[in-house]
Amino acid sequence: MHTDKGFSHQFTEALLQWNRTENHRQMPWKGEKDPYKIWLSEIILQQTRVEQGLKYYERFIKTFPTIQDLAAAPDQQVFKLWEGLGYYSRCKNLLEAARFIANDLQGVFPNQYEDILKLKGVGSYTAAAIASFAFNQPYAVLDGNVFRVLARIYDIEEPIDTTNGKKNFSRLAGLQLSREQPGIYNQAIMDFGATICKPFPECAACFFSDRCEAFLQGKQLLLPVKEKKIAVKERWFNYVVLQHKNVIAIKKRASRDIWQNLYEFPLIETSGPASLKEIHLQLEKGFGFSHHDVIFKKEIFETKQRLTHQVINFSFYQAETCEVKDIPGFIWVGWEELNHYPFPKTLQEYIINN
DNA sequence: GACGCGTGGAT
DNA sequence: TATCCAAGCGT
Repeated sequence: MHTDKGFSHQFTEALLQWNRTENHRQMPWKGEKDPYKIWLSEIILQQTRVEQGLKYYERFIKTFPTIQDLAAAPDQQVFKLWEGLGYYSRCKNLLEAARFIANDLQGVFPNQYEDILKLKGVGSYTAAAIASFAFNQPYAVLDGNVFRVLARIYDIEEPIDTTNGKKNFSRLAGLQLSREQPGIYNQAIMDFGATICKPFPECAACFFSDRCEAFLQGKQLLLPVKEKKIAVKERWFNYVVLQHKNVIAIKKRASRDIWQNLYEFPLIETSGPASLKEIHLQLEKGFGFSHHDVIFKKEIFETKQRLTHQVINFSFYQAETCEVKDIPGFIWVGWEELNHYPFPKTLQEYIINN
């Protein structure tokens, strides 16, 4: 690997040159100086593609033009706006940080890296992004793009998903940073990673291919290296959509599990495909409905959703109950009101179609 | 420090 | 279809 200052300098200068002349990537938060808008965009974009986050960013800014507006909003309105974007703890932390700034910091966004880093939901990447974009401070971002670009131009085979690997890449990212234009450099290296040095890269269009160690050895597809692979577990969610006249029973998910703070129907989770008999049994044991109290519709809607670590097999049973029975933790809500509550993607789709 | 957290697009 | 990945973070 190159350890000389010259190589590092060459790439940084070439990147900034490319950024000035050929990088035409445009995004609403690019060049933005309002730390609130930068922060919001960065939280939305964590592990999320620009194309997916774009609509959410625009809706959030339109609904909450200032951090005070966001801080004053009820939880449910904000979660509803976040619905469908995934990683919902981001939304919870977003609200907590907004209220902290509005209430404890007089609405003034912190302007020092260490203080930005203390905000809930803000880690080293996001703090560096805000500090450099909003305040032009010399902190290098280290995201998936930067890992990939650095691993390739230097031909680094050390895994990026280990403690030591992260430490070393972080040090290198700091050395690579332009001290004169940290904000522009950070944006440029991410744009470069997202448009040229992609997982399947466009080396023919790259300004640095003649000096890229990975490309020179034909190794660009092998870098960066990851050590761990994700284990996917399979789960079976049987939802009993209990309806009495026009009202439906729902409750907020609260356990340490997926979709915390989103709503759902009465859930019977089983260790495999469940028989109707087992659903009836569990409905009585778990929710106190005997088979005399409910009438099941014949159709069972089945679908599957793939998450990063899980595959969820859904079965939706529609059932008419003879009364609005009090079930601990549940509320009964009219079909029309359901669209005020945030639901996981698959449940939201089910609601729309039924 | 390893693991869990969503959804959607690319290969 | 299966797998990986995407502007990471909290626990």
